[in-house]
Amino acid sequence: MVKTQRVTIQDVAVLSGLSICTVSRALRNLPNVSEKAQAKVADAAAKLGYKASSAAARLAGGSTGSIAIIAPTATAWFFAQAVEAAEEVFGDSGFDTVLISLRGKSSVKRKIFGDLLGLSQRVDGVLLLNVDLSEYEVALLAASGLAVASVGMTSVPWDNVGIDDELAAWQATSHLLGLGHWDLAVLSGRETQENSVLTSSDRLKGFGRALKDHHLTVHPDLVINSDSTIDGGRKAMNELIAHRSLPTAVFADCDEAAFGALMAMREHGLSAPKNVSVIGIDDHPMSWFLGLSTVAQPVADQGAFAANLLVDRLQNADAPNEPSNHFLDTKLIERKTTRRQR
Amino acid sequence: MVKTQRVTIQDVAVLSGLSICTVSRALRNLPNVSEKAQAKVADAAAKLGYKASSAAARLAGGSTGSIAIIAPTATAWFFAQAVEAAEEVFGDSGFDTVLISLRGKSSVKRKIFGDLLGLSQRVDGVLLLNVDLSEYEVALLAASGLAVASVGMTSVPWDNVGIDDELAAWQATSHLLGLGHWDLAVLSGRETQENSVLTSSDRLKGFGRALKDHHLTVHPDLVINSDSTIDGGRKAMNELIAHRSLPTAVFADCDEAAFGALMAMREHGLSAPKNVSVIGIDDHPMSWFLGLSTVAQPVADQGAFAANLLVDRLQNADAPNEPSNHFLDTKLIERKTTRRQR
DNA sequence: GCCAAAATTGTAAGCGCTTACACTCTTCTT
DNA sequence: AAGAAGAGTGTAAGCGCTTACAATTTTGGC
Repeated sequence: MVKTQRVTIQDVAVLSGLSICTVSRALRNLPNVSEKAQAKVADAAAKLGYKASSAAARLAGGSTGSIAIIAPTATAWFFAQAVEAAEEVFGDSGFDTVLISLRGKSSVKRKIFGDLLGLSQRVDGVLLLNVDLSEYEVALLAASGLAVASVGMTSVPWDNVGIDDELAAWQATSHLLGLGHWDLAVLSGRETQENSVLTSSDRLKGFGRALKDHHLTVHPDLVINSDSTIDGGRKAMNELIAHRSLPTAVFADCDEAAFGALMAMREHGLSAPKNVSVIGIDDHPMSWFLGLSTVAQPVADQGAFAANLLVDRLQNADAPNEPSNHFLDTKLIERKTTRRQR
Repeated sequence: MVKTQRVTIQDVAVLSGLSICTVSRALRNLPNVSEKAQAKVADAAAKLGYKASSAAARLAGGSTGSIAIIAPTATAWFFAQAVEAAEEVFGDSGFDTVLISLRGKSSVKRKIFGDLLGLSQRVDGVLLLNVDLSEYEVALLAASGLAVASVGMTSVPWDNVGIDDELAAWQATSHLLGLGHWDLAVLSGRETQENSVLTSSDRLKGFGRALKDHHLTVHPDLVINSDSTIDGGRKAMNELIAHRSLPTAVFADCDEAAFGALMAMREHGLSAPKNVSVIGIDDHPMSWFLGLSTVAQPVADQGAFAANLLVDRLQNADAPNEPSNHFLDTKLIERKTTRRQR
């Protein structure tokens, strides 16, 4: 039974014996529709398998039924998890998910913000995953009329879900310090204009705070860009090994960077924790296997939570409560790549 | 400069001194538009920063400017890579990417095919990544009027890009056999109705063919479901260790399953290649690190290639050449988890 | 140069939906 | 029991675009 003709609101109106207008209202659960009419419409719509044309709805001023997810990349473990979790929530709520990966290119971000009006034509809301926004961009988005929610962003005028990145980094670093390490390097996600994963700066702060707690200071030479990727971590560690004095411990601000660091060490005949202690953040599925000490964070939960907040806003546009900010717990997991420094 | 009013085709028409109709045609590069008009329109559109409303275009019978990517999951390494590569191609060509992850749920697939008409309302084309389709579903899609392309699917009536899965599996298995192993198990992606990654069956075939080449046969007890995930591979290997006689070598049909297998072995105090040789398919970034022997395949290339084919179809709808099927090369990479069996 | 054919441009009718506004019934007031 | 207020419903005007089809201009052959 392949349907070939579109069922329009007109068909539903005829079948239910009501006007198009009433059908439209009934379908969207607007007030001023009698229960009888409501029932008739629901019945007719079901019989015909009616589904509103999002294009027409949008054009007439309704909603698009789509939500955009904007992420710095879709391939990194964290983002792939969060995207899928959010996509599930959106799909279950009847929204299409439009994926926009910045792919580390500021040009893509510029394009999006240059055409925010266009975007707002195509989606009802935006879920931002760790996107580093300028104040101007935040203002633009807030004024766009789009519903917005985010993961891992701070001081934004919309709902946000995340972990306490500074705390997580502090936990990881404190673990190292508690083990007697005082000569530390940090592999930090890139902070350039081109591609900054937002959490990096908070994690760097947490690192700094932990050092300060132990009356140590951050040595700029020992803050290396890792790009938050395996390859970046590897390069960063190689650099550390080749050009600088080796610290006794390394804090990578995500597990993938830590993996890269471990790779680089292996390439140079070094290993953790023998030569250098290594800790990450994430608790990636491979971390257990590699014995990587890390600070675990719930990832899918963050994506799903934020997605739900966004959907709620969209569905209850009438209840404009304050933007909320939720922190999920992180937990230090000691494994085998960190040990006491004599 | 925050624009607040939408620029419509009307504005462009006025500025260029032409009719809406001519502007529409010029903008879409249709024939029968003089060069002068073309230039005037392009100029006016650029000045105004005009961008067509996809909703209006769609409603009027034009295109939506979106393409759906349908994948069994968005989190597995292969899919995350392919999705991002395709998303880049789509984005650069001016298309939005609608992500649909089946999440291993046949219910999601059913929902999509139950409302294919709805989907075709919202997107111009569909990129399928290793989705296991019934003949009926293939026919439905082919008749939907949507442009379709795929990665890793065989005998479909649309453009496809993939590797020779049977060959890749044959390469991996032959490597094991060549090393003197004859007691082999295979960790195969799930084949259930619920969630089958399509390539698994071809890979299983390749496994079988390699055995046959050596006058061996596949023992059903040694074909274990791995779900093509780390965790699935781990469970599969655990099962193998606990309940069955240990083979001398294991072929996992993707690297992530192989990782899981290695984990399970470690949990039982076993290691590769000492107790069991292990080989995968993919060449995941972690494989080098773990010394995993594998058959490498280009992943982003497949996604980008198929995406380009789809975009070409969409942009040159007039040139309806035959569906093409492209195979990209795979290559055996010997590392440390496989060794000669005495 | 003249006229048909070809090339270019314009007119107008929708696409399927939302929404301001008008209209018809019910309910309450007093 | 008459009129005001409100609930429920319908009318019709778009939203911004595409696309027959009609109107106009250009081209080219003789």
